[in-house]
Amino acid sequence: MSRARVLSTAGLNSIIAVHLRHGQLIDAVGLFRDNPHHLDTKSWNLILSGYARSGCIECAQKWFDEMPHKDVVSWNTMMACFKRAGDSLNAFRQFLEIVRSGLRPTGSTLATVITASVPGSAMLPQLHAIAIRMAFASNTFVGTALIGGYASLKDPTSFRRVFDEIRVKNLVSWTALIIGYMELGSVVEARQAFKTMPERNVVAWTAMINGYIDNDSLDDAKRCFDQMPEKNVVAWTSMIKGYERGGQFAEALNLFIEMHRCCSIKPNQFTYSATLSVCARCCSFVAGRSVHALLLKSGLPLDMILSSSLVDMYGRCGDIDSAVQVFESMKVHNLVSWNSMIGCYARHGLSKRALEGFKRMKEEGVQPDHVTFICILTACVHGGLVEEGERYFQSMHREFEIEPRMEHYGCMVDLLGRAGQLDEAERLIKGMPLEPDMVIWGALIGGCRLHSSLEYGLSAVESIQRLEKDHPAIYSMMLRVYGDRGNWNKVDELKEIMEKVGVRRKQQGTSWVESPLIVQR
DNA sequence: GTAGGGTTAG
Repeated sequence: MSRARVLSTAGLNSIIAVHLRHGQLIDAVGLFRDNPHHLDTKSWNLILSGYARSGCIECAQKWFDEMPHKDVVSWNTMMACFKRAGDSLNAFRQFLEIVRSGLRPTGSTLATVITASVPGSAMLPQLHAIAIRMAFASNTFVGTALIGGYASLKDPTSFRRVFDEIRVKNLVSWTALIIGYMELGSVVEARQAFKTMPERNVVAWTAMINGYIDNDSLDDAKRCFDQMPEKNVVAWTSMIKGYERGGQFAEALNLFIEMHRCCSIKPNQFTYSATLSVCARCCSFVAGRSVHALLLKSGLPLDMILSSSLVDMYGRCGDIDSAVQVFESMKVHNLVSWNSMIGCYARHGLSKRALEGFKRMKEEGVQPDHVTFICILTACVHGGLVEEGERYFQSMHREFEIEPRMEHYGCMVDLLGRAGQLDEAERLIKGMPLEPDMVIWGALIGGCRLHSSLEYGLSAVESIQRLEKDHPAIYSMMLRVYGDRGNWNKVDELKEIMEKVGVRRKQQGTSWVESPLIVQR
């Protein structure tokens, strides 16, 4: 109906914009196609921004290429599209094209290219120089982008100067300053900025909460959270994540319940995945299942991340069947959901199923990453699959171009050590391109202990002592090795040393049974 | 176009 009516270009554009605001990209494109004679560059740009926001770079690129006339906004939008996709190289190329084509960059051109450049990039001072030359240094957007850039370069002096030079500072600039200070651990300066800023919104408050959390000041974060004049779902989710990070799982779950009770703010996908992760971390099946039930009742669509969180939660809580059920109900699997599923099998010693999973994953065209291989190698360790483990380990580099990290070597040493192939294990360690850490030597000592091998154990102990003196684990391990050999002189000698340096015989452990995991109230 | 929140290993 309204589509058939002849519209002015301005009218058409505003209707397209309304469609886009409501996420109705198809309708917007339809309107565009139906009115070929009433379009201008702005109409083209609107649709381009629609494609860019939809996250489909290919669609945006195709549209961009078809445009009969591109202005600087078109280029900016395309550049922002690359930035969103994390493709900083193409974003930067886009910027160069703008400069080369003789178009005059705008403030947003510079702001976008600055935020698109890789954090900590050496390009920043040059981009800053361009901004100054083009008289954009006092531009609000450019200045705010520069603050984040200098924060990633760990240069507080520069971002403070950039901030001071912004002519019209808004909430966003102040918040960027706070985040910059917090990222560098300058909590005092961040707090000062927060106090000084002329007005504060939820975002600024949340930036403070997240900053405190990142700087391990959970109490300050909670105080901030309680003081907030109005909380939104982001603030709640941040605080839940904060408690999770601090290992305060019961507090995290209680906060989720409290949020649920306070009916004005509904948890969203972010909140649910964060809370499920809390349940997974503390292996609380009861809580996890309840959160799953609430999630289903909420009517939120199960997206990739939520499903993966569920798989992981059930997997860690020991309900393998439910993990499989969620996993198999997913229409598509991605890297993380596969890792969660394979990790679940590996943790429960279902090595064969883990390896079958790996095969299926490849058949589905999902490329494994280093996490996948940690799961796979762990599965081999639990199943005592030495040869398979070695084969997968070799394939990492050969087939998948993934360089083994410390954790992978740790798995391999563990695998070989348990199998009694201590010479192999030691050879692997000696040939590592990385400096072996405590975990690696600990894994070797574990194998030595299992097979009562003194010679490899001793060389491991020497190496550990070079790394870190008086680690309690070495002493207790070596005590056992010497004890097994009946070398009581050495046992006494070691005990004496332990006494002298004041090493506790065992590191303090914590009990799951006694921890307050059950959600109160 | 500039600021805040989600999943996987150890």
